[in-house]
Amino acid sequence: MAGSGDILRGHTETIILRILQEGDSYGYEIAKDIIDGGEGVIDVKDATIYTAFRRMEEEGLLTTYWGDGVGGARRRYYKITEKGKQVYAAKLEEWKLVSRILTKLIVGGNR
Amino acid sequence: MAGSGDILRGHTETIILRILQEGDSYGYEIAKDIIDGGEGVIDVKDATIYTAFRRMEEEGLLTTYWGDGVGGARRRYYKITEKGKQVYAAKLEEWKLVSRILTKLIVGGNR
DNA sequence: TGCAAGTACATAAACAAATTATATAGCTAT
DNA sequence: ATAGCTATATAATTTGTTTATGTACTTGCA
Repeated sequence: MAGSGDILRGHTETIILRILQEGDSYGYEIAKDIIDGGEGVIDVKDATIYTAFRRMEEEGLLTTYWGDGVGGARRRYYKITEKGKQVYAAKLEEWKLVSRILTKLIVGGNR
Repeated sequence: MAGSGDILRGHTETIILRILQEGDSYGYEIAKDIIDGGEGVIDVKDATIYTAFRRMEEEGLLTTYWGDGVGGARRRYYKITEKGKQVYAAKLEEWKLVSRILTKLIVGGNR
């Protein structure tokens, strides 16, 4: 997909947190999950995921550990923290509110 | 509101086009319309509106003319073009699609 | 008369999150 | 061997926003 950058922007962290809340995962898999769920409309680059991981680790939203690299390339797994769960809950509520307001502003009421 | 930048990002042009589709308007008024509709959640800075106008004029989405500056500060009005109307229609459809997919990705189906 | 507050436009510089480009490296199938 | 998939990583670039700053006119009040 051609540059869906602004579509995802701001939501990447929220989506990563949602996925990690369902179980530990790693970069490559998370990227695929998002692309699969994106129905051909949303695309994420690896670099987006990995730079988001760095940010989120610094913010204390997740911790990381290396998987046992038997049979295949090494994988770095990520685990959501308590703070990460709280941030996710807050961002979920924010999305519900914001998507309603944006719909109103984009669709318009009158005429 | 503290930095709602990423909330609006990518949608500013669409919202401006929606407002102009309902009638010619000018920067200050459009900013107020968005803030009023934003229910305290969304904030836009003047600079955002004016830089968007420049972009959109270059892209041929709108044309501009000076209002008669009688009694008050001069106003530069903007008028949506045919191309602008087409772009709005496309962005509206995109929003309907994208908001549904984002909701799915953020809320999560399982568990 | 002076001054604050509101209206109105404009642009340069800084910022932040995404993309592009590039690099490394192991496994599998042809 | 070599193409393709898996898997991680980072520097540089792009883009739309905010911050900061400036101009200028009008209204109301003290």
